[in-house]
This record gives sequence, C-alpha cells and structure tokens, in this order.
Amino acid sequence: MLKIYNTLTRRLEPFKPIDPNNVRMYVCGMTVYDMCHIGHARVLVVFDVVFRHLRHLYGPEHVTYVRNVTDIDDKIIQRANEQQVDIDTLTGRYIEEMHKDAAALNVLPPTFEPRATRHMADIIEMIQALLDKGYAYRADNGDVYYDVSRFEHYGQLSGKNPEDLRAGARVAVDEAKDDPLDFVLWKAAKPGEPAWDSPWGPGRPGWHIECSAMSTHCLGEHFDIHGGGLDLQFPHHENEIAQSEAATGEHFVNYWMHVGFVRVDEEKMSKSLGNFFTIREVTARYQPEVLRYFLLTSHYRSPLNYSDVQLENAKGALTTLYTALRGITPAGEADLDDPLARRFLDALNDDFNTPEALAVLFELAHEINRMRSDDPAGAAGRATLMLRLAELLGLLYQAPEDFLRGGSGEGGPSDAEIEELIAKRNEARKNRDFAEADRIRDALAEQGVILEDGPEGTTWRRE
RNA sequence: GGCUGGGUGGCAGAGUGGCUAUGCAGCGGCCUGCAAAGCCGUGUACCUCGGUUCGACUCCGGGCCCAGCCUCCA
Repeated sequence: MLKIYNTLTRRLEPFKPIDPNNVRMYVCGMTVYDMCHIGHARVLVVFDVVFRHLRHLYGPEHVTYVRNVTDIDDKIIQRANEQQVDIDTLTGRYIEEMHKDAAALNVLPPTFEPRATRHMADIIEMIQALLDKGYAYRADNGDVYYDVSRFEHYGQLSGKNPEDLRAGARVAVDEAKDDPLDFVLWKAAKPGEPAWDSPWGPGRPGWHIECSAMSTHCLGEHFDIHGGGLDLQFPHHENEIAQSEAATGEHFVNYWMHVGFVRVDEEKMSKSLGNFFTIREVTARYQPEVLRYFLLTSHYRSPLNYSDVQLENAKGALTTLYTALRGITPAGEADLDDPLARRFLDALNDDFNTPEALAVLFELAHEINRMRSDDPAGAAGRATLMLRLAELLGLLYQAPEDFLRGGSGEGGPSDAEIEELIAKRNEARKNRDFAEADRIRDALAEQGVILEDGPEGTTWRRE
C-alpha cells in the first residue's frame, strides 16, 4: 500500500486514487527563460520516480501525469527584450533545452505538457468564473485581482493565517489592491508588452491562475496529486487552491507533495542567490546518470547538499552497481515477490524512500558478485531482478560497459588505442615482462583508464 | 516577529523503543605476478538537559544550533 506524505495534512496518508483507472498528477514545471539548474533537476527526477512507481502500481495506461510549462511572465518578457527576440522564440529555445536535460536524466516525458500561452481561453474562463462568483474584482489600473478575504480556507496548505500575513506584509502595498494578500489574476498590458485579448482588455495572466486553469483543463476539477518544489507551497499552491476551489466549488487536490531544496554550502540553490549550477554544467563533467543517482540518494523531502564530493560518491556507487552487472546476461522474469524485491517496493511505497530502495540494489549487487563464478544462472536471475527494480528509479539503464567506459575520457586515449595497449601489455605479461606490463598499466592509469585482470581476460574502465 | 522542517559514525544518508541500513573513504585477510575489481572480517554514530520506560538515537518537554517560508523562485 502506497503512503504519501501530504503537505496539506502534514501526515503520512494511505494513497487512495479517486479513480484507479486514471490516477492523475500535476506538477508545476519550469518557467522557461533560462537553462534548468540542479533544483529543477531534482523536481524532474523525483516526480519521474513517482510517475514510474504509480505506473507500476496502477498500470502504465492508468496514470496521467501533467507537467506544465510557464511560458509567459515578467522574466520571460525581460529576457526576450534583452535578447531582442520574441517570447515564443525565447521560450521555444529553452523548452527544447529543458527537454534535452530531461532526456539526458532519463526522465520520462509527462503525459501532457501544457503551455500557458496555449491555454488562454481556459485561463480567461476561470477568471471570469471567479468574477461572476464574487471572488475577484477589477481594479482601477485595469488588473483583475483575487479577493483573498472571500476564501475561507486561505492559508491551510502553508499553515499561515491571513492576519499574520497582513501584519508581516513586507512588500509595499500595491495601491490597486484592496488587500495586500490579494494577488493578480490578469495583468493589463503595458505598452510594448505581449498581450492577449480578454473581456477586461488586452493583458496577460498571473502565474497562479495558469496552473489552476491548465490542471483543471487536463485533469478535471478534482484530482489526486499536485506537486512541485517546496518554494511553491506558498504562495503559488495556496493561491491555486483558492482559485480552483472558488471557481469550481470542488475540492481541488487530495495529496500535495513538495520536494526539498538543493543546497550549496548549506544555503538554498536559487536563481536570485546566483549560487546555482545548471544541469548542463554538471553533465559536462559527470555522466547524467551520476547526477540522477545523486538526486535520489536522499529522501525527496530532505534538503540535499550539492557538492563535488557528493557527485564523486555517486559515481563510485554507480560504478559498484554496474561492475556487478558487467559480463552478466540477465535471464528470465523478475520475481517481485522475492524478499529483496518486496523490501525495495515497500521502500517506494513508504513515501518514495529512494535511499532505502538504493540500499536494496547494493544487496543484489553483492549477491551477484558472490554467485557469479559458482552459480551463473543464479547471478543472471538476480541481475534481472536488479534491473527490473532499478528501472523504477530510472537507473541502470545503460549497458554496463557503456557506463564504465563512459567516464571523463576527454582528451584521453580512444577505445581502440586502449585495446591496442592492452594487447601489448598482455603480450608482455605472457612473456613475464611485468615491468613493461606495469608500465603500460600505469601509463593508462595516468590518463584515467583503469585495467582489471580477470579470469576472462583484461577489462577496462574510465575513472 | 509568525510559521515549517531538521540536528545520526571521517563524509553522505536511511531507519528503529531492545536485533548489521546502505554508499564512499579506512583497517586486516583471501584472491592476484603485482594491482584493480570482488569476497570475508572490522572500527568509528545517533546536538544538549530533563522526563516516561525494565530499556530511548528512536516517545514527551526545555535549551542550543542549522535550513526554509512569510517577496519572484523547483
């Protein structure tokens, strides 16, 4: 039985889908005005594991995963102006880059990936519904705002109470708002800004209403899981609840999931602090799978400290797993009733405890290593299970040799050159010229190539 | 100031009221021409002060410290 920690209730709850034949999840995706960083990668990878596990539990065709793209906002407009391109060109470019990053990280494409600018009709319709029901008002400056005071449960997701928020309001109160907590649904266009027609004049939507409209359009008024980074809990998700429940009269979402921050030197990684690393920067130095592994080494709600030491650690761990699989041909069906399989699945069922799941993979790797010489068939069976389980984490998807030889080979010897040197070395070994053999091995080691002599011959890998 | 979450071994990171997490690194041994990999073994933990308990790292309370939200942010 899957249990999920629900931010809304601050409790671990059994997961009961509204419709087991169509489990529905919405995750707030990227605002596409720049390259994705490691914080974005964590959200992509964590919800990819959630998606994979839900597909495993309910069947691949019974899970609908929506991850939106925010392709209109202040920063996009600003960046497009800076680069002298129209916003579609800019956002198109970064959506493409995001897709490359996601693919590199072995993140499955979501079922739908709606873009705000392609859902203007839905957005406008929802704003109109809020106006009609008295939850929104038009301000003197042409903007449309949500009237927070009308929504009884405001603050329930983030555990905030509106009075405290008003007392602590740090931002200069916008003259146009009736209440500092009110937030914009529709921004009247300023000269030179991209704009869409609406009953309230040309303008563009506020960020929050986009997600309410897109999620409702794709998943209906009431769905199972809504996720995102922890920084979206307030105000974004709080506002989504206020909008959607006011507009539809339905309970919006059953389970809210929030991913913890990636930190650098004990500080949140973020654009505004400038302490971020892009996915592209990291994958230039480490294989993408190393990054994916690293992101799964801590529980998704815990903070995750980013550092090179951690990535080296991840690389070493993944090397251990792939080394166990090397030279083994998986055979047969994976037995998911096996005690280790159960432990693995129990871990994922326990609010997606990926560190515990990873521990099981190492136990299987050890079994394979113990069995490989005396019981090849048994080892092959364990390998089959290991790969089947790893697939739920989106790991171990490469051929072992490809991973092991795919290290940082920049500028080093080519595969062919390595093979040639190994042949030379083996010739020397045959002649018991160990000085020469060691010289070749040391020379290769200098260049990041590790040789391993085994009963089946010499294998190699890149560090 | 209001509200969250957290403090576990050299590092990272799960977890449990009494029973080996796991990975990386270390140490001893086996294997190896020597290594590497692998296997066997092994050391080092649970912020602090009280309380509950036969027994607490694990539950309760105080303290200290860290991170985050209250403003755009995954």
